[in-house]
Amino acid sequence: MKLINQLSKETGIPIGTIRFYEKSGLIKGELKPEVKTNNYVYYGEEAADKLRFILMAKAVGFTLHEIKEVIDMWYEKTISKKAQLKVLDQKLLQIDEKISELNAMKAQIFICKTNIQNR
Amino acid sequence: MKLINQLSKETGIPIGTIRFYEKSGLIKGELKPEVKTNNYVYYGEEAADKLRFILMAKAVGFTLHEIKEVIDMWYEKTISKKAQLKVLDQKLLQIDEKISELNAMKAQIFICKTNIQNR
DNA sequence: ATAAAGTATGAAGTATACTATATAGTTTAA
DNA sequence: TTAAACTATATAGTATACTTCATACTTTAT
Repeated sequence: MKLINQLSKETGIPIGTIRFYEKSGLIKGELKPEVKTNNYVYYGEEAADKLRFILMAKAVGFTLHEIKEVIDMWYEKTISKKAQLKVLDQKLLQIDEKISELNAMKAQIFICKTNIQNR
Repeated sequence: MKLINQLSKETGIPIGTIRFYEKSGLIKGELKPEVKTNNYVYYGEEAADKLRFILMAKAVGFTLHEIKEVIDMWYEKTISKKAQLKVLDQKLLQIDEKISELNAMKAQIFICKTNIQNR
């Protein structure tokens, strides 16, 4: 269990952003009931994993809302198996679409490069 | 050559957004000098191609600024071949990074699915 | 013991990317 | 010919995702 500063250093995500993600319901830390002099929040590996996932997903254009949909499936036990798998399968489709679009972009850029070289 | 309404219908991008992209320097229409009763702007296939490229690039998380960098190489003749190819090669690297991240996300989601199924 | 560094909270500010509104002129179809 | 539809311009407003600031308390290092 680590404090926000360590979590920030570990993931490369600024403290302010981590707090913003926590307020947005993407990650969750916990108070240690035995600590009574302060209200410092502690984060486990789960939070670190989620932050790393957020970084990846954001880099490929998913919104925080879309990311939350997946993350909620991650550890959520109250939703039916079927519903959980459905959400995840939808995301897999979206990911494949994005991969297709990236490949289409590559093709376009190759064409553009060829045009430039033949000038 | 088409007016903004037709361009919008062809690409699925709202007129307001097209105007915003033009103001941002991503696309460019032209006035017809022979038309003197109005100042309607006409767009060619180049603008339509660029808009389709913008759609793809945005879907995979590129910012308008990053997209503009590529688009400027597209038809720009004032920049040296070498500089143009350098920018495009950088984008190709970024695209490959994004594909890697998408594959990593797929792997994570598969693990998550397996966990759910084994509950 | 005290200054520096870390933590929590709330509120305001910023950047990006639109989206809507108001105004005014132009074109087109009934 | 006139009302509906289209176009241009400028300005303001909105949503998302942070980022900064102010305040106050706690911990840590010297």
